[in-house]
Amino acid sequence: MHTREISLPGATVGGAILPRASRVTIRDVAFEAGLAVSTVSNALAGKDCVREETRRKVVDIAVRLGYRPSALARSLRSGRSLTMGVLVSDVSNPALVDYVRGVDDVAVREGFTILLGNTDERIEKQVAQMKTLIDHEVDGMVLISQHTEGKEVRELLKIVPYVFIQRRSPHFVDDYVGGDNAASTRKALTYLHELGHRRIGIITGPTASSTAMERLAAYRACVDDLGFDRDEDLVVYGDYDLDAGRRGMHRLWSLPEPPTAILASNDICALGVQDAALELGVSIPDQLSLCGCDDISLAGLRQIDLTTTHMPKRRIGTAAAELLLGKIEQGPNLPPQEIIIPGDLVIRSSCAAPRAKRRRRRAAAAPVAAE
Amino acid sequence: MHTREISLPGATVGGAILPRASRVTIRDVAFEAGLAVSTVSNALAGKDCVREETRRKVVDIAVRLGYRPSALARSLRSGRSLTMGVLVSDVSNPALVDYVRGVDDVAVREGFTILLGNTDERIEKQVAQMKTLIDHEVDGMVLISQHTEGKEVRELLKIVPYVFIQRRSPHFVDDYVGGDNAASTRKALTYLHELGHRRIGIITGPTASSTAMERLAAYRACVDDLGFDRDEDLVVYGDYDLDAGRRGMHRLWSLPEPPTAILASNDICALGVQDAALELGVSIPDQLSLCGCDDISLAGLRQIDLTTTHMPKRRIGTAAAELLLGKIEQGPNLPPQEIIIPGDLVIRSSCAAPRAKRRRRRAAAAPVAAE
DNA sequence: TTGTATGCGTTATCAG
DNA sequence: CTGATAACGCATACAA
Repeated sequence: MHTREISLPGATVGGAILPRASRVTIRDVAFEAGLAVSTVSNALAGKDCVREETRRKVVDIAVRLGYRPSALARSLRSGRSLTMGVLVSDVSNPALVDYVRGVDDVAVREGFTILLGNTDERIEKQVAQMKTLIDHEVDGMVLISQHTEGKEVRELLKIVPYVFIQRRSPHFVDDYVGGDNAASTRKALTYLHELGHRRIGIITGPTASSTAMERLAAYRACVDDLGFDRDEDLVVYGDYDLDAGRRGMHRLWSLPEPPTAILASNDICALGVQDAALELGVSIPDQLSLCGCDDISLAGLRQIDLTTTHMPKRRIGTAAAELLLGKIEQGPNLPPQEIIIPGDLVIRSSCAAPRAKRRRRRAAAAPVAAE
Repeated sequence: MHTREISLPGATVGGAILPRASRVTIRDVAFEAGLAVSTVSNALAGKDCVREETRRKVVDIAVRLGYRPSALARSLRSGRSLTMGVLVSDVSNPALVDYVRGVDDVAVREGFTILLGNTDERIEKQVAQMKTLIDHEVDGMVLISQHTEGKEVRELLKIVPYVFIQRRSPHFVDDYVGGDNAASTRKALTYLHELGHRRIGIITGPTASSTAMERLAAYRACVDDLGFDRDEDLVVYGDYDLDAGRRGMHRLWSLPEPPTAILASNDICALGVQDAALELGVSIPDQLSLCGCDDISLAGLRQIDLTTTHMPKRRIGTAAAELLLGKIEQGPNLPPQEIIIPGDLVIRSSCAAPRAKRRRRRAAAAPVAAE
């Protein structure tokens, strides 16, 4: 049990394989086969310049010795590491993990390995991680909700192919995959409009998030198009977490004239709103309608039952990884590509027609019956 | 914009730095400094065999050229990759991500990079991923809720240091970090006992999970010690997901004599129980008490408010990573170590005294007031 | 204090 | 078809 032979380096005894102190290399295989290293390499690579018989013998010995080629040496030699970096602000954030999963799906499918890094939304950490990834010679990187600006970041991006997810630069056009923030926001707001809402609050994600800002812009456009109350107090600049939801709810509900519906930055934020609503004794959807974004698996639970926009994050992740692989394959000459994945409104029970029109300025359109 | 010089290999013009087609190597630095490669290497490594003046010049040129040592080459040469593998059944599983985060915490602190892999609870995938990690010469690996048995798995474990999290082998003693499953289960059951419950159902995690089985064993012990109903129908073999909770609840509630309380495999499972309870019109905690395990951040929300056992997963992750680093440092001669991290019962509102003693066999102890 | 030579494990080139 | 050799980028032992 727990034996680890401290055998003489390179020693092989009879038929038994005593693993060397370190690993079995191609040289060991060559020696055992009585062939040259290069022949073994060619045989294992399936080159047709080696006789079938020899190849079989080599393969045989290789598996018998438990030979595994060193990815390090191979990468060093070939210039490709079959490795991709994935940067995420926090792996433990449930709103982000599905992207990682999607990326991983195609990574394993294509024989790539993932180097993972957390950046905690801090640009210095991101820069440090990017450097680390580059040091490890990743063939490319997927940047999930990362900073897109900053001199150092842009400089590092020149070194290696990359794809952004969920956050894109206002100044640079990069390879990017994301949800259709404008369209899905409009869908949600149209739905609320049909229910009869005219005064809608929004809790945004961080201002650094292009996705959040695109949703906000869509909200503002809808204020015009659909005739919602225009009131800057209805816009709360928040985040993607529970606390943003809680604070946003408190803030919006303390308004002289509170909204009848709230659009949360994402589902987690919406859960925070629900929580605060319970705290304040506000009934959802009777007194307040609530709409999230993401459609995390928990949103469908009866105790939550959140109307939300379904964002196929895993698919966004796979699309990004595939885009990246194309980039790696084709070289940097391809023009940057932006892929927008549509999302659908999932209607559950957190939205209803506004109950009583308390001191409203203008009359609402005919409200649809709730639920 | 988007320029990538296709300059002549190695060409440098004046003071400006035209990056070569590939990367800046130590040779470029040496050339620029008019020194030997080894001197540059020593200077950058901070060896005291190089004059301070020379060192400064070297460093200066290195940063000016944007030189970054190749981790690949360095690893190949030094035999240490400053890399650790992390295997997890599914990164997108909220019950698991905190471990990853904890591991990452110490990884970055110690200058390590994480290679991540999903195994989907399937042993072939795990074996494949372990091989990949070994190919990449990780210095060690953290196996989160992975298979501990199997000839191939055990064979691969001999090659590289490793630490298991949340699942350990019944046959082998490995390095392991996990929660105190027995103690925390007993705490929860004692609490339910004090509330007056005598008939308690349990939905277990997968039988392959040692953590799940340890909790089940503790449950069985408590049945004896605390005098709960002994009834195998009260044990539902399930999983760690929503659906296990839903199915478990349906199963338990359809019993001729349903339990008055349920112990779920984890919080996610408990959410599934809540969901099914709402579906069945069963009120928690009035008709049924519910206890989870993990204390995920969502458990504290008012709309969920789940009594559960707090498991400090992130800390378990850091402990595991630290254990692994020690293993890497000290070599394989240290005896395997098992670290058990205590967890505390977090009392919220999902448990209460059983309401009415419907056709019970024996009288319960004096019930404590609910909430 | 600095330079030269060698090897880590591969693969590619070219000669046999 | 097979084999010797050089390189990938770095670090070390040793020579100068």
